[in-house]
Amino acid sequence: MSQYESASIERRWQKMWKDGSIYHFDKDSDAPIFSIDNPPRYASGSLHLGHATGYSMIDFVARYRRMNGYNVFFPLCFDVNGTPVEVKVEKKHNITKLDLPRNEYRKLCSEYADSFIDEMKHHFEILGESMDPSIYYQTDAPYYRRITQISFVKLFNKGLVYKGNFPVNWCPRCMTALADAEVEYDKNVTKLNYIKFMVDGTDDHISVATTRPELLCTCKVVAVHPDDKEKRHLVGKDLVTPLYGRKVKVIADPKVDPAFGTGNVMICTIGDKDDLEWVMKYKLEMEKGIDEFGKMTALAGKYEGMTVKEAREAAIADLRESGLLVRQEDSPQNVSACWRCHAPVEFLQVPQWFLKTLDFKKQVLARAEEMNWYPEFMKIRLQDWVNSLEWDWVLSRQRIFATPVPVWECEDCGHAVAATEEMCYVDPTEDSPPISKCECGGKLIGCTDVFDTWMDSSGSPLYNTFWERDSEMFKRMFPMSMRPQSHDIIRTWAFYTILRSEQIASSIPWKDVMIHGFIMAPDGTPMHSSVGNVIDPIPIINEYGADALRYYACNCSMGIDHAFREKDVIRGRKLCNKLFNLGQFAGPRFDRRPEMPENLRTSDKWILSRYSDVVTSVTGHFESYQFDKAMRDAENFIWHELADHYVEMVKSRRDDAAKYTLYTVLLGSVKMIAPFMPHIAEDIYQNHFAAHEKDRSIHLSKWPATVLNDKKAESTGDLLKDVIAAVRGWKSERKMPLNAELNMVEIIGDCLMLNDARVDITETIKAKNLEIVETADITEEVISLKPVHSKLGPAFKGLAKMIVAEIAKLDPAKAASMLRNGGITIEADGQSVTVTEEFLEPEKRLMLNGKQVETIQVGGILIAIEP
RNA sequence: GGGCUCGUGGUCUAGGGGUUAUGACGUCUCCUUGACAUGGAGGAGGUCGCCGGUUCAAAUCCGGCCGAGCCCACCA
Repeated sequence: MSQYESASIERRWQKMWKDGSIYHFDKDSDAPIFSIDNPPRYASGSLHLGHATGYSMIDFVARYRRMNGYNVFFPLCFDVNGTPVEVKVEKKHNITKLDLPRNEYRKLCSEYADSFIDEMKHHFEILGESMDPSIYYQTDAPYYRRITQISFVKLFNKGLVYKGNFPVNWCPRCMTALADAEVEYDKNVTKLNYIKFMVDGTDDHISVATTRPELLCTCKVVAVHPDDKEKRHLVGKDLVTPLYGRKVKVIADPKVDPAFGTGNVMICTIGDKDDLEWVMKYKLEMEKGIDEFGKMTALAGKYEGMTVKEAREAAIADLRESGLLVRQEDSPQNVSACWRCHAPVEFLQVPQWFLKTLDFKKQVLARAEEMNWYPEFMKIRLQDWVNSLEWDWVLSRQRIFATPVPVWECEDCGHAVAATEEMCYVDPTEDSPPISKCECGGKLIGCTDVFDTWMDSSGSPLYNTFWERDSEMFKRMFPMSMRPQSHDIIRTWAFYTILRSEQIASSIPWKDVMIHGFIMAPDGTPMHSSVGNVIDPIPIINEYGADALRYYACNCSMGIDHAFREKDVIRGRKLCNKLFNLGQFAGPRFDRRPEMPENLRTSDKWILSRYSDVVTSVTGHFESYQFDKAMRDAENFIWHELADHYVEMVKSRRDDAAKYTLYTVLLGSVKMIAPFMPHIAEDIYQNHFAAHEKDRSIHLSKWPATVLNDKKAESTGDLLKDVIAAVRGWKSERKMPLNAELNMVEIIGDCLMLNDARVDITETIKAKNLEIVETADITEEVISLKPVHSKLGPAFKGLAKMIVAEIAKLDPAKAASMLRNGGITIEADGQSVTVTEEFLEPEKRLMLNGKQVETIQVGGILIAIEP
């Protein structure tokens, strides 16, 4: 077998890893812990390319750390909370949250989500993920929700939680409040309606442009710009609202854009966030024109009970009929929409639980400075977000399938009583409060609100480090080693986690943050199922293997988005095949674990020293999460130094030095690849090394160390490689087979160090006779002198250009002889300068007995060949 | 509108003041050699987005412009 068959081989080792619990996190181990705050995969079923690459990148870290002696904490985990599941369940069963008792509704959601878990576990398995099932968690489980609730109770008792009656983003379809971070903007074109407002007591009118005439019922004031000369006289006067006939004042406010619409703004309580700013500024009384169902309230008069959209259409029709609608024009707008169900979001005043956030801006920014961000520039995203925050965090949602807010409220006085920590996990809609009645004697009613899912998610470092479960472990593990995530949720997951770690533990949650980008469609645009350009990774894995897909993943540098490139996957498969065949070649030569012998040849020292350099650079790149660079260095070495050159040199050797070198370099190389391509690495290890090594899996073996640092051998080796490559190239040019024998090869020049490698040369290029000499009975003819700019520039500065021009005018042969006799003196810019040998590099042609021979020039040396 | 990232052969990409600009995929020529033809040796193919500036020297640093993507804000 000379081809690597990914499908059967990958399955084989996946089974071995699973059966052998290779990736077990050992709580009792004294080894240093490396903990990964793995993103729990959302329970939605289908695996997309972004998952496949993102989780592969995290796996690279886990495997690398494991091989470096860490007790790696890398949990298998799933996120099973929140409204996306609810939305799907409601669609599937054609219900809303009001149609079923809470318990039954919850059960449907839970069953729906759980139905995906096995499939998702399988996905991780076929990707070769090294997550540990022994530290499995699911965010909807009571053991996880308990942590969310305890952390809430602590914050509640610290006075950081309050119930507020502020306007919040409200999704009428989900019937719940939303955080700013949950609101999306969809592009849309709407009608901008120009409506007449009569000036009270006169026949004058002004027109107001609005996209939302249905909100006229809560119109409180009309604002104009203070510099607007035409309207200034109206400030302070009353206008009459159309349809409702209410009197509203005209005010002047600099935030009004005189160029938009009519330059007059009607301010309603409450339409959007801009309205809210004015409402706060002018202390306007809040009125609720739209209710939680997205329907108009009694305030809307004849439109009561209509949906917002119906009311808008009806209001426009009425305005038109009564001649108050001046005109309409198209207006592009961004409609705020619920990120889960895409229904338009309203801005409503509904009592909600808030967590104090604005007071912690400084602390969060300071904590961000304490952590290492990879890449560094992603920290700016967090800073921008924190600096732009204007509201505290709305913690509560009026949903069902999520962690309940562990609070009871007094029916009479509204006093809130939180659960005790010991009670958690608790469901106030079913369980009794910690005290039988309120201090005022009133009855305590269980809160039906649940938490924003980010409240659960942002507690993952607390859950992972055994907070409130095992204080010893928490002490050892908190803060965690690293958080991997994508850049889109910096403002949510990263931000909330940092915030809560500060509030709960006065600490950073993790030391490192690794931010990866998105995988885009091959044309660089985002993948969307609505566009139909989503790429399914499963067929790719089936065709090329998981290692090939992982190879693609490691070529995606951190922080930036990447268009999918199938050719990288193809390259990955080829690399698997190359590695597999290196094993096939070398494996049979190994009979034991060899010790380093005394008599290493130059070529051995060369590859060992180069290998050591690569170990150092690859290790450095792993430490800074630069997988693309790590892979490039490792791959380039393995393919183009080890395979193309060293293996060619040792093909005919069976000595201990060759065995030792090949064994050491190949094993170490495979280890460097192991975090990226775990299957092929394990396959080579098991087939060719396991018999001589003690580790039961390459993934439990030690990361390679440097062996030798011999710069002299490296430069000799590079020359050797160049000489051999040159001769092979020469053969290729003459269409000769690479193993064609040559009568005589003469290497001439500063190359006596190649004497160490005579055998390597003759064996590799198949030369019957080899001469290595410093000079030969040949004449050299200098055909040109090349300026060495890197030396000329610093030495002669501004004159360098003229010097180069002057030298180019000289006859090369004569100039070369002048150079040998002390230098060339040139008049440049009125000055006389002398250019010596170091500044010019002669290019020579060789003549043997006055006749040009077949020569190849390699750097400063020449190779003469007699076929 | 703001922030971030990026414009390098046909496509994708590395590099990031100093000889001839890296590699992959594609393409063309040649080579079955005892690990691999999913291989090897070579070739063709580039004004490093545009315009200025700094410098002896700019693909690289600085400024401006043009273009792309992501994130954020958002107009009644």
